[in-house]
Parts: sequence; structure tokens; C-alpha cells
Amino acid sequence: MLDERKLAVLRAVVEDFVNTNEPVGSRALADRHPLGVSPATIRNDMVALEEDGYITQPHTSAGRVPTDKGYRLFVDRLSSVKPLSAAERRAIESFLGGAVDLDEIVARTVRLLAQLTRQVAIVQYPSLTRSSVQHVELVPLGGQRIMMVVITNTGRVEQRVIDVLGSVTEHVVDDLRAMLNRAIAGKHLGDVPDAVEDLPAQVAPEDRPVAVAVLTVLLESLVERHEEKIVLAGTANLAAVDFAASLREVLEALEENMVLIRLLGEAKDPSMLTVRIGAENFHEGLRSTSIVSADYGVGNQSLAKIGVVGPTRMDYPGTMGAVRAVARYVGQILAGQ
Amino acid sequence: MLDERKLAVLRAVVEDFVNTNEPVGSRALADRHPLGVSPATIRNDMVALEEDGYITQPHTSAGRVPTDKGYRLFVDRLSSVKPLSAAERRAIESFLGGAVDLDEIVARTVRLLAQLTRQVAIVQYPSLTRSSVQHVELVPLGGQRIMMVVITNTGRVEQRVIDVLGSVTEHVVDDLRAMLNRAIAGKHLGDVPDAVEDLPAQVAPEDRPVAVAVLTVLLESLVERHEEKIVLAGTANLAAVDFAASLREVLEALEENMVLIRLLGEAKDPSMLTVRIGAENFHEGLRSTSIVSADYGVGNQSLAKIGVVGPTRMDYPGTMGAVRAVARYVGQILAGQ
DNA sequence: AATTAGCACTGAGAACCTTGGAGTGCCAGG
DNA sequence: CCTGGCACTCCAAGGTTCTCAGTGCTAATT
Repeated sequence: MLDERKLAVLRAVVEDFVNTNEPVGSRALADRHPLGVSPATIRNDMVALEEDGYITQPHTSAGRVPTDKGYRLFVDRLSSVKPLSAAERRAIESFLGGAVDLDEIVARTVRLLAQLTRQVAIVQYPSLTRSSVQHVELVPLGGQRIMMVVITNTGRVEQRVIDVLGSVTEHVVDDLRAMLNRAIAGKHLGDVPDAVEDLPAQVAPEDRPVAVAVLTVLLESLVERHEEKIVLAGTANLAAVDFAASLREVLEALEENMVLIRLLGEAKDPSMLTVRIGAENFHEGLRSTSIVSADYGVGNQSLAKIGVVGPTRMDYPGTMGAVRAVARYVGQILAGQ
Repeated sequence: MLDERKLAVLRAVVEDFVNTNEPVGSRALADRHPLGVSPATIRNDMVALEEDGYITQPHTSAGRVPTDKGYRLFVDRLSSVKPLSAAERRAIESFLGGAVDLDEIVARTVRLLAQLTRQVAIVQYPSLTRSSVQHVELVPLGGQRIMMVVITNTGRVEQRVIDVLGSVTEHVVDDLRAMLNRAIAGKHLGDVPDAVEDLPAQVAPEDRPVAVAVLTVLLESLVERHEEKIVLAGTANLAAVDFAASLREVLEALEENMVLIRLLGEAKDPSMLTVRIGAENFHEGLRSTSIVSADYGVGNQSLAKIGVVGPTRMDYPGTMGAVRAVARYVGQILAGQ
């Protein structure tokens, strides 16, 4: 059905259209690509490609434009991930190297990715539920309040202020802290609820209300949807593209964190690339965009996702290369933290 | 020079232009506003207003449009801050009330403000340098590393990982923690450098390297530009406006944190409103935007800024009302934290 | 059977013109 | 000082024409 040459024609159509953003005709194709055949032959191939739904004409007597299906074939079979240049690698390293804490790592990563791809970059904070407790700190604030700080092995810090009925003695807090750390330090967050279940029974009855209050807040803070935390950069790059759907819709979708989370999709192995093209994204406003995403993490453990959103007519090989490279570097940096 | 009626005409021009986004003519003005004079009279007034630079014509035989100077006069003398409706107040309260930590307060505030004004909202994190130390926590991470967590009275949490040469005993960390808290708890961050100056002298010589390492990182983390931290929301609202300058330029400016910080300007009293109109903003890309900003804080102490960026033809009274109200609520919530 | 040259046909978009109408400035009269 | 009237201006919308890139088809060629 699709012989070698037709595939070459499709690849050429995609590449030219990505470059020029104009429907590409048979003559231009024959000029710019060494296909070794005349425009007429290319036209015949194009008819076949169009019948199979890989390309389409905006109107009669215009050139061809790839469809979502065409891009899909291109990504799956006609292109390969383009490695970054040495200069780009150095830039990543020096740019991410200087970060001092998790917030800064994430902030720099997202800006870097936006700059490399000249598109909108998305970075998700390392998942809480998949990381483990490094340390729990309890600080009496005076009066009837305690501040709790949970530190995870991925560098994330969660803090809460706890209101307790009755006064709090330094002593009780010390005991509670020691007991808590003994129970859950090193544990996966998912295992924390089980691990603390019988703690209240171990404290003196008069201190039990305080212990319960602390545990309640602790569990609460772990249950909440912490995958929500997401950072964007490079929205200005959208202005350069002319979207079929209005720019407004795209921007709106990008501001909805829940949409972004679904967009990035389920966790996989670190640095596995996922590409969603056009209508493959369920969201209305993102019909004319594609998403290239990857997991990052330490070792085989995926912690979260990073990704890039751009027009369907994007430079897939280059974008995929940038996303993969950045995901790997972030993983390394988190591991070294 | 500018009698009562001319001012009324200017006010009417601004209001109509904000509503319709079309140059307003003398007839339309006479119809929609009870000025009590004929279009011809209004025309004469308009000529005067134009000579003084308050309004301008896009071209001959078009209506008038306010200039930056016209908006300035409108804001200063012809309008008053519009209080929010009861429903809006309730919405603010319930929306901000549910926040559990500082990150969430800020995130919700910025989204709320964007929604209320239908423009781009900016919220700056509470300044570190103007707050004081609530507590310093040191956690041995095992090996040669210590995690430091600084908690401020505004709910901000700064964390750093410290590499120390040589091993760290639990005991040393406990001592150091106690000593540090004795020295700086309750102190303004600005006073911390002085307060810790002679601490190294107080520790045993063999522990001095650790103490120095910790203090170095502590001071570093306080010196850094923490005013930088800024959050945006509502960029989708920009798409609805057609900017004279390209949308891209505006988006780019908004992504530059340093630009935003300068934009929000110097600190003042809490809930003092500042309005910068068009070219009053020094930044190139923001020539056709206005910024309404206010300080928020607890008591008389300003902690940071919030603001709104929109087209110069914005609803100033409404925007000012929303910004002021939100600034006050945030202050209250921080005070209650 | 596959490829190519030739050719008539199509439709978008640029260039041009026409026209309607909102809005102006000015003047003379109230 | 205000107002009605009037000639004038110029944008924007609609219509027409023209160009041209690109097509599909057919017949000739390899």
C-alpha cells in the first residue's frame, strides 16, 4: 500500500510544512528533496496518501498539509529523536547546576525547556506519594499551635500549622517527634497511614488529643492531590503561532492544572517519550496542539512528568530530543541532591 | 481651563470607550450621557480636550479616544474606587479561607484576582527580608549532610541542604540548633547577620567547621533576592484584548520576573493603590498596558505586592476595587495564620 | 506497468474601485 | 455661549477583476 517512496514523500511534506507553515505543492517538493522523480509522479503519490488520510488539502488547488494521522506516522516510523548539540548539553548542565533547592530546580528546568524548544514547557513537581519520608519536624509555635514540616527524599517540603486544644508542652512535642520519626522515617508516603495507625495508643492518655490532632493533619496533607503542583513557562512562544482554535482557548487550557495533569498522562519508565498529536488530546481547546512528554525520576522510579506543548506542526525530532535530555538531567540532579 | 462640563465629557469618553472599545463620537455621547447639551457643544469641548492632550483622534472623521494623560486625569480626579458587591466579598472569603499553607494562599489569591478582574493577576510572595525568624530547624541527613529549614512568621519556609566536610553527630546538630534558635528566633531577617556573627566562637573548636558551613548557607539564603518569587494567573484574558503592541511582547514581559518586580514598584503602606498607565511603565512591551497594584501585609507592615495588568482601556474603578479588597483579605489571612 | 510532459481547470487572495455613513469643523442664527 | 445646518473627510465594507500556484487528467514515453 505505502511503498518506500510514498513514505519519503510524506516525510518531505511534514518537514517542509513544519519549516514553512504553508501547504506544500508537488513542484516545491521535487525541488527541495532528492526524490528522483518528477512532480507528476509525486502528485500521484499524494493522491494515494490523501486517500489514506495522511495528508489533506485546505482547498482545491492548494498544496497538501499533513493530518494528525500523518504526523502520527511520521513520529512513529519516519523520524528519530534528534540528539542535542554539545553546546545545548553544556547549556543544560550549567543552567541546572546552579539550583539550590527544589523550587529552583523546577523553575529553572521549565524555563530551560521553554527556551530550548521555543514552545510552552510544563514541569510537574516530584510526586509526593511516590517518594518517602526523610524526616518529620514538629515545632511548638507557642500558644496552642504546632508547626509540622515533612521533608521527603526528593527534596520536597510540606508544612502545616496545627491547632491543638489545650496547651502544648515542649516535652510532649519532643516525644511525639521522636515517636513519629521512628515510625515513618524512610517509609513510602503511601505506607504512612498504616504505620501511624497504632501510635495514639502508645502515648499517655492526657497527651492523646495532641497526638491525634497532629496525625490527622499529617494524613490529610498526604492524601491531598499533590500531583497538582505544576509550573509553566514560555507562553509567549504561543503568540508566534497562529492557532486554528483561538489562542485564548489554548491559554485557558494551559491554566487549568487538572487538564495539564491529564495531558501528561500516566506514569511510565523514566525518559520514555510520549507524543500526543492534535485530537489525540481529549481536551477541546488543544485540538490543534501536540504534547511531547517524558517521565523523570531517579533510577527506574518515575517521580513526575515534564512536557512541551506546541502546535501540531512542530519539529518533533528536535522537541523530543530536548524533552528527553532535560528529563534525564533533572533525574540526575535529583539523585545527586 | 477645564470647566466642570469638559471634565464630565472626558469622563464620559473614558467610560464609553472602555465599554465599547470604539472611538466615541459626539452624538453617541449626547445620547448615552445626560450632559444636557447638544452634540455640537460637545464637539467644541472635545476640541479643547484634544488641544490639552487628554483625548485624540485615530484619524480625521473618527470619534475620540482617551490618551494616557486622559486616563491619568480620569483615575486621579474623575473616578472613585468601586467597592465590591456583597457576593464578590463572600466569594473572596470562601475562596481564600480554605487555603492550608502559604503556597496555597498565594496560588488561590492570584487566581481569584484574575477571575475577579478578568485580567492578568500578579502576586508576589511575602518578602523574606521584612519578616522575622520563627524557628530554625537542622536535620542530619546521614553522611555529611544537614538539611536546614528556616520558618518565618509569614509562613514562608526556606530549605537548604548543607554539605559539611567530616561527619556530623546528632549531638553537634542539637547543640547548634539550640544555639541558633536562641540567637535569632524572633529577629528580623535583616538583623540575622549581626546576631550570628560571634556564634562560631562559642562552639568547640572541633565543631567549628560544621558551624561555619551552616551559617554560611544560612546567610546566603537570606541575602539572595527572594523578592523574585512571583506568581501569575489569567494570561488567557490577554487573548481577548487586541494590543497595539504585539501580544507576544506583553507575554514576554510578563514572564520576566525582574520586569514584574520593578513594575510593582516600591513598597508603601498596605492597601495603598498605585496605578501606572501606558507609557508610565518603563518597559517597552508594556506601553499599551496599565498596572494597578497594592501592598499587602499585616498591620502597617507591607510584606509584598499584588497587582493586575490589563490594557490601558481597562475598568479602573472596578479593578482598583478588586485589587484593594483582595490585598486586604490576604493581609487578614496572613495575620490570622 | 510505471513515469512523465502537457494542458485545461480551480479557487484563494491580492489589487482595485465604489459606496455608505459616522463623524468632524465651521458658520450663522438664536 | 449654545445649537442646527452643512460641506467635507476618510475608514470600512462590499464587489469585481486578475493572477497564479497547484491540481487532476490524458496521452505519450520508457
